[in-house]
Amino acid sequence: MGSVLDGTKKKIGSYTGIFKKNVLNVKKENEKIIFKGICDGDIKEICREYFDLETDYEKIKERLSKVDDYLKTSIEYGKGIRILNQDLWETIISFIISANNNIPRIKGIIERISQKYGKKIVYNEKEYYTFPTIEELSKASVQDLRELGTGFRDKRIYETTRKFLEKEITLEELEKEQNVDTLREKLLELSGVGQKVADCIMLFALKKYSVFPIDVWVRRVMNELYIKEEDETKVSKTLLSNLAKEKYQDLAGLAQQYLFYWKREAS
DNA sequence: GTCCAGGGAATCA
DNA sequence: TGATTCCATGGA
Repeated sequence: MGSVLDGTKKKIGSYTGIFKKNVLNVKKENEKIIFKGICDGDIKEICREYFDLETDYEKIKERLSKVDDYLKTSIEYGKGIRILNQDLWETIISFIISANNNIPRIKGIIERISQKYGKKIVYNEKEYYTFPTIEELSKASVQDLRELGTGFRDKRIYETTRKFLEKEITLEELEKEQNVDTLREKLLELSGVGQKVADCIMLFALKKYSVFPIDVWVRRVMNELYIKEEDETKVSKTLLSNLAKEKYQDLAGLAQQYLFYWKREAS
């Protein structure tokens, strides 16, 4: 979830993951990135879309570096960050699961859901499972979801899946909607989707780089850098949101990722 | 045993 | 609107 590194910071020799019906392997060899895998379509196009290869990150980094020295430092620290263009449906469910949860558990839940309701794909003698479609996931009852370890989020996943199944809302209409505020309103109708989750969905699956998801980490780093309040939990979302808009403008989401990664990985 | 994790929904002022 | 409280679960 979120972003991917170029492998210069950490020694990730090779990484294999699944995206929609594709199993992709990424490897760095002598300053070149090699993409391999089983694809449902043209691998070039699929990678171009998924890894956001059309976006000029050098230009973005140049602009954001001029904001202040904090951004400059965080960008140097996470210079290989790219915002993956993730599957909308999977992103919606994944971030509903993320509520008051930790990353290892979130991963485990998504893996179990995929194993039980997705389709198996074998690549290099290893098994991978696609994230279930709306129809596939609709086979799961609230109790089934609870048994996979989703906890109190079981009902939220169930209700949101139902809503898409009954076409009270569609993925297409969300993908089509360009206005960020209208889009947010529509997402907020979904059970388990609040401000933060809605913003994450827009940033990670709908390329809305202007939104600024406010989580505990970003609140922490923003307070530390710009506000310096004793108790960071008392800093209001509106204040943070306005500050981000003022400083980062249409690139607030990108800035959020650099700051988030910097604050979480460093120190 | 206690605390916490990339929050949301319900309830109450 | 804004502030509290509860919500499952598992690892530290």
